[in-house]
Amino acid sequence: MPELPDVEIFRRYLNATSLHQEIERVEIRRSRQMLEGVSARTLRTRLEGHAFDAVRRHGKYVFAGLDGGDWLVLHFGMTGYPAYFRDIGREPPHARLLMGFANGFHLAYVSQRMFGTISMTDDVEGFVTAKRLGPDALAPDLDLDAFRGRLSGRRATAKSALLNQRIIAGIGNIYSDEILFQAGVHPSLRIDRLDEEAVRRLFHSMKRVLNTAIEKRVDPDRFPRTYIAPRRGPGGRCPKCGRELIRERIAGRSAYYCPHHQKGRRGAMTVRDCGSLGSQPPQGAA
DNA sequence: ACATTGACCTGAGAGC
DNA sequence: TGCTCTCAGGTCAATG
Repeated sequence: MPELPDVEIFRRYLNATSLHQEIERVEIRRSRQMLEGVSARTLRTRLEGHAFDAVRRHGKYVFAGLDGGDWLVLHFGMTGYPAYFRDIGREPPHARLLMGFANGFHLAYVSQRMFGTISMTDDVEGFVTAKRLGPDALAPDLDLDAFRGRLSGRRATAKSALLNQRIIAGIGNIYSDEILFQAGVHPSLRIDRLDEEAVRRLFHSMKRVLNTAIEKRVDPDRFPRTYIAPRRGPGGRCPKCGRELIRERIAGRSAYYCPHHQKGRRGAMTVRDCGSLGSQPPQGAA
């Protein structure tokens, strides 16, 4: 669940709540599963007595910078989120890392299904390189040319290329479906069979969908009416033509798509019957 | 080198 | 009611 837009909201949340407060106490649970490349003991000593002073994000990872130069690295798996609260009795269930600040507040890293990981690094770029992550999907220097370059030579389906964090970092199952729908690209079309125009639509849909989701605070109820994300699930219908969405296992995941607006499987496609696809104006004031 | 599949983990819900 | 099965989904090791 936490994909780039969710993690960006987490980053802003941490930035607004957890900076410049001394960390007095640290509690780590289920460290065997949760910690990656750092011992519970080391993690505790590097956090205690220090304070966060910056929060960065790359793809689905958050990096919380400490005044000593270390970075706490959080990956949220599919059920993770940060929680900042005062009353210790309000601690959410499944908190795996609990920090107590000098101001009496607490910050928990919550992960019910424990697919997430907690680690430390002294070099964010080095961490990203070691994980072999591609550029962040919203990085300004990931322009159309760079995007095309990342995809070139790939034979994977469009769906699995978008999901591949080594090609581009940040896109997960929900937003890959949304990007493909807005671009009018069938999820199981091969990347190397897309024409120039389809690649261009994919690129612009990627940027627009992710930025829109952040702007709408990842609340599907506030997404534009033309989005399929809120319609995933049994009986979901295409917001543009009313046809029932198809659910199909592609790239090992459940893909939802509209059989009318996302045709394909045979070479490159055009969508001249969907003039407004992938080009709706920015919605909402504010 | 690249692409695909299954395991990891927990809880909810379906079916019997 | 209680059991088993399936599903959710990000990532990585194993396999093709």
